[in-house]
Amino acid sequence: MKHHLQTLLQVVLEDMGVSDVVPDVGAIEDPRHGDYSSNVAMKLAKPLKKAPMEIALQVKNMLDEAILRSRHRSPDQNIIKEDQKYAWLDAQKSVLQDIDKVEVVAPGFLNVFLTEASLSSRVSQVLKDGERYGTSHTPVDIHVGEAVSTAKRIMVEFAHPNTHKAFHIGHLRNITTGESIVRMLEATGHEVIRVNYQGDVGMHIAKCLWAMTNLAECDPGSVRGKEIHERVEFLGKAYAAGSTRYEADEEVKAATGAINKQIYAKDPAIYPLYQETRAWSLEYFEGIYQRVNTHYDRFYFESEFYELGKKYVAEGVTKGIFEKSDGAIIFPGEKYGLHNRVFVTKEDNATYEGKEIGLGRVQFDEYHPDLIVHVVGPEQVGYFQVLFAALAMMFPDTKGKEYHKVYGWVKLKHGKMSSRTGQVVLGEWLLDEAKKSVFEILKQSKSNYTEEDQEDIAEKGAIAAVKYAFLRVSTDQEIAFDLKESVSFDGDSGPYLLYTYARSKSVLRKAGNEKVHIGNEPLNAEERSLARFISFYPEVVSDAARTLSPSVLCSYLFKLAALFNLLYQKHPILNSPQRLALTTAAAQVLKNGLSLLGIATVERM
RNA sequence: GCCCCUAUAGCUCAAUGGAUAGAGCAGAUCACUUCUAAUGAUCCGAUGAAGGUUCGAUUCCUUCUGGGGGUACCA
Repeated sequence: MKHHLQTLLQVVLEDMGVSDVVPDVGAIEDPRHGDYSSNVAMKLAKPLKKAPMEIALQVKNMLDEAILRSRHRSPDQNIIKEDQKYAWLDAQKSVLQDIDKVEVVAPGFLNVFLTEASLSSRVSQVLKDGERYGTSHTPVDIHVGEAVSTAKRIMVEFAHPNTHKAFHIGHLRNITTGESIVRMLEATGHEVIRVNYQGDVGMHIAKCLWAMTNLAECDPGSVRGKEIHERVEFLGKAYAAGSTRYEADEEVKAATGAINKQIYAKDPAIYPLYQETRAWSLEYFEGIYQRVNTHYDRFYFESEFYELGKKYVAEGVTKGIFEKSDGAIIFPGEKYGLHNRVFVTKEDNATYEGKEIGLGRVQFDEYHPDLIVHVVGPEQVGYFQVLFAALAMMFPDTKGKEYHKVYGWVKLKHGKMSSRTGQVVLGEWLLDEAKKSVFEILKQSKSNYTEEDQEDIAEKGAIAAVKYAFLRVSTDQEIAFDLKESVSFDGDSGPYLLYTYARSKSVLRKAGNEKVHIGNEPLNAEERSLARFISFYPEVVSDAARTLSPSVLCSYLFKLAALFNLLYQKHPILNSPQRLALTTAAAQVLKNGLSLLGIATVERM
């Protein structure tokens, strides 16, 4: 609808002698200001040297006239052909018929009110399209920072936990965000490749292995054969212990460096232990991916790109892209307004950035993406600027196709989280706490649930609570984590949306074979509000995908649920074909939208 | 030192340069013999400071203050 109105306004403006203007048109929250609004008159005030109100009124008059003509046209009354002025009217007929009225409001807003018939037909469309409602086949353009990408095939790289380290709530936010972005892109006509780049080599792992081989309390033999989560918790502790000693003791530092070398060299003295413990981490991660309903097309590992990275960087030196400096090989970012970074150390180890030169090449060779979105924290903004610049010089085909999507840290409300010191909130711990809370609520409920139902509701409710708590905040915003709030079940929360969905399904079950239909009957205020909001959904999905912003979708779904709950509160739904149709449509949109957030619904709760 | 991000109600968060700055939580009050009260309704309450650009600024620019991050051999 938005697009149609845009075109219509464009045509009208051209008729007024204004071309090359794409008018802004937006869906309006407050129904008193209409369903769609444009500020084009105010934008044009200066170039046209006219008062905004005057322009707006002129546009309104033309639209009114056109609407009138589009209504009263009959076959024998060939007004349109006679009147050159309205030659464009035929093409715009269907939009014009959807418009009830146009209002002009100071200081120059053009507010468009849609007819109830058009809203009703959109609700019917939801019933017809079902799960497909809101999806599209032609890819929307993606905002990548200041630029706009027309990419069709997009690689989304997310999660990237490191082996031998704790999987904390920050990783959970990363996965949740990445998963939702993937789903939104798929829904808007993109081909998506899901990848996960995991750090399985480097100093952090050497620290962990140093602890396991040097500290009695970090003896891996003590956890062999135990549950996977216990083994992984053990690794986290060993890493923290190794890290602390590393910083305090020069000898430990040297020994850890030596272990690092041994791992890269696959030295049999340490390699079997490395492989064994690496496998623990990976097994554990796989369990989490399944639990939060994520999967990947390709897992990349840092260990794959150690040699390759070094090779490309060495080539880069001969091309003059990289330089030797103090024994290391650096990319001289300072020449390009960035900062210098070491790609290969003087010990001849590829650093994170060195390896990623190899990764970049392989990613483009394997999948030929038009765009790679790296979902990574804000501390790496400068790092990626340098990396992308180096990549673009090494491999010009990657230029403009790399994007760092910043996701904000999850900080503790009290204190700072750090896997180095071992002060972390584990991802699974959070999910389990949330699940316990749901069980508590189920216990107090009057309804009788089978044990299977309870398990299903608790698990899905927990995932919904945690995921929604992360997604409702703008992706790049930091989150001050508080357990109580993140597993909240009231108000603007995942369970609220799940509850609303379950409630609507409950009504629909009770309705049984009752007639579900929306036609030309007048809509009351609550019905109209809900109908118009349902009709906004496809545009919201498109906007959320365009800006890679799940939070946009969250706000929408919350508002939609609130509108449905209000309707539910004020008017009986059973026995009203119209309200049953609205309920069916609202439920469908909730389900579709939650699915794009990576949240599964339950039929009862 | 230099660079980047950030500051909205008691707390946690919204707001493509637009209309009376929206929610949730917390607090006060009200509504379940009625389709699920994990709900709904009402009240209370906010743009860090000072300038500037604009018809219009939470949004853009400048300075200041507070918080976070980065800044060569970690990832």
